[in-house]
Amino acid sequence: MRSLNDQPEGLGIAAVERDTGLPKDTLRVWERRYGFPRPLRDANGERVYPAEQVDKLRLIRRLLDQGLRPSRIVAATTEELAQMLEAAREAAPAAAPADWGTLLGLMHRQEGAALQRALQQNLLKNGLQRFLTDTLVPLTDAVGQAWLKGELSVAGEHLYTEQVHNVLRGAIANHGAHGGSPSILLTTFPNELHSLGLLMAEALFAPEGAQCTSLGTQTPLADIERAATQGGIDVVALSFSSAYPARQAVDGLNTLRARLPAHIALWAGGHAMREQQRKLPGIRVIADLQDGIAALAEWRAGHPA
Amino acid sequence: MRSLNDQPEGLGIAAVERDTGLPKDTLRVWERRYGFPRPLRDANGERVYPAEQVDKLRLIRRLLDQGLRPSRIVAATTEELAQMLEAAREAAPAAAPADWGTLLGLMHRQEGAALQRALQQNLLKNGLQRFLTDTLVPLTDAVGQAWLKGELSVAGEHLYTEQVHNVLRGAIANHGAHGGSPSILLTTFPNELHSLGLLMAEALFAPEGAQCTSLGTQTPLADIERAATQGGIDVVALSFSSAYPARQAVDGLNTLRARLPAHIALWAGGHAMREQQRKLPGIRVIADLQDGIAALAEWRAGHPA
DNA sequence: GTTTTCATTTTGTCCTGGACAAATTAAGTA
DNA sequence: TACTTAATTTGTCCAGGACAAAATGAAAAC
Repeated sequence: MRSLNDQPEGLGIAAVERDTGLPKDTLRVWERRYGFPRPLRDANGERVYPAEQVDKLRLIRRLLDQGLRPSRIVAATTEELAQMLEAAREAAPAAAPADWGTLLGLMHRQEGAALQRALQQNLLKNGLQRFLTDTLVPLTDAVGQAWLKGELSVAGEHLYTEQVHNVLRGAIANHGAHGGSPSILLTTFPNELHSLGLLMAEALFAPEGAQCTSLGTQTPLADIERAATQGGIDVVALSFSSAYPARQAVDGLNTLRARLPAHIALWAGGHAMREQQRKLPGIRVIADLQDGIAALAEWRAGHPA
Repeated sequence: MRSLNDQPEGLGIAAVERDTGLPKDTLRVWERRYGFPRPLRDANGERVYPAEQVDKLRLIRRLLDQGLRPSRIVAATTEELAQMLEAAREAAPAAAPADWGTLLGLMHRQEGAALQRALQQNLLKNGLQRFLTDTLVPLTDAVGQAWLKGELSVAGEHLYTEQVHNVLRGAIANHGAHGGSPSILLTTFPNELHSLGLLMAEALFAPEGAQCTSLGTQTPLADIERAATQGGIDVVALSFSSAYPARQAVDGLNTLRARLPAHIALWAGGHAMREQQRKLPGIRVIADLQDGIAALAEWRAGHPA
């Protein structure tokens, strides 16, 4: 077992998993295959990772999330990794909103309350719909890019997510209308941790008069099915972040489609769904927020009150 | 790799780890030593845990948390386990709120809006502090119990969590005061998915005049450290659900304590922390919400403005 | 009688090295 | 160009052994 006082030497494998998000098995198999990381060993033969190797692992993880492959980058030097990050920066220029610099500063200095006020002002000025499409979508994208480039810490990104949550939940609570039609059940599959997309969908549908019921993230398939059939639900809407494996999403959606009664519609939104429509018969793929409005209109056209 | 279509057959070992909080290695070694769980095997020889075994593992997990030892309970039948739980429950009776039956009905029928209204009314009637201690804590406990006993579906539990989120975030946003002291950074370690405890802590501290900055769940240790030292933070407060492995929590906390400057206090709250104080020198373990208030008072006594 | 010390289980985590299927890329074919 | 097929990459799982931290119980000292 790991020593409590592992500070001077380095971190145990469990601590590195906690720090980097890379599973223990993956860390061991990389060591075997690529020769990195190459941890020291303590008296008991257990792995001890020096801080610099953990830093490099964190860098690698960023590039992995970007779509690069381990064999290309695990063996690379730290300088080469930095170069790759630079290349990624030029390849995907983020269309940041006008006051991006100010907002980034707030995130960096952990000024959550001020950040929330800024978002709230923008919401009041533009209305919920335009706040979503014109501010939140590009802003979230820019935050992701900034994190990728190392310009924004994980803490800054978390702070941003948290404040967007606050603003959106407040807006949804205030929209007033209840009990409309259709009745939409919102959730995500297991292993999908990102709740922002879900919340944006709710913020999109609720003011349009739909009755939204959100179950949050990570509802097992069987429970989605049970909840939909028991609750008089018209539409089941699922959200997928770009990190979600497309294969799992397609597989799960088709299974769910087969198990749900035909009169319940199934919608799938998020980056991971962009080009999957033809693999998803009987399922409405929602490309972006505008398309969500369109899907709602379609449903209503097919179901006159 | 795990297929998403594992609902009818059972769950893979990774899914069971996520569901029960029992690490993969522990599941395997129990099977070797005690003969339980005894999962089926798929075509590839990989473990497939039937739902009933997972249910039993959850029961066992609860009893473990109460101090019983694996060798005594892993071999027991489900009935015996239920009996032990019943005995434990009588020893520590959870006082379910008066309108428990009504609320359970709302959860069961997926009536989110009505559930939220009921919670909101209770909040207005009792004030935030008493709403937390007298309603939310026993209610959340009762929800957990009902889920364990199979009286409440996963969807029902998710719905409850979602509505509590809405109510608490609203309450925190409305409390008014800003910029007080101390400045508290709230978050959880990676692998900790439960955000309710975190929100409750924020709802507890914010109205007392503390300046709360929440990063949501799952912040890597290194980023907690960076955020705390950069943001003029006085106190770092971490929340642990009962499902979080105590070992990981203790280890991570001690590591963090060693890395943080001495003038920043470190608080740890949640069920997982109940009896860990002596393993956590220099860290303030917060036993319950009242104790949180006490910790705040202590800090202020030691740091006169 | 209470606390302290020491030996004995119990228990969780880590180890090695092998295996395999899902995901990805490359090559071949219509 | 679009589709199928083969090769490679990659993450997760497996078995069974090992060992230290924690818990328990027994003995000794206060």
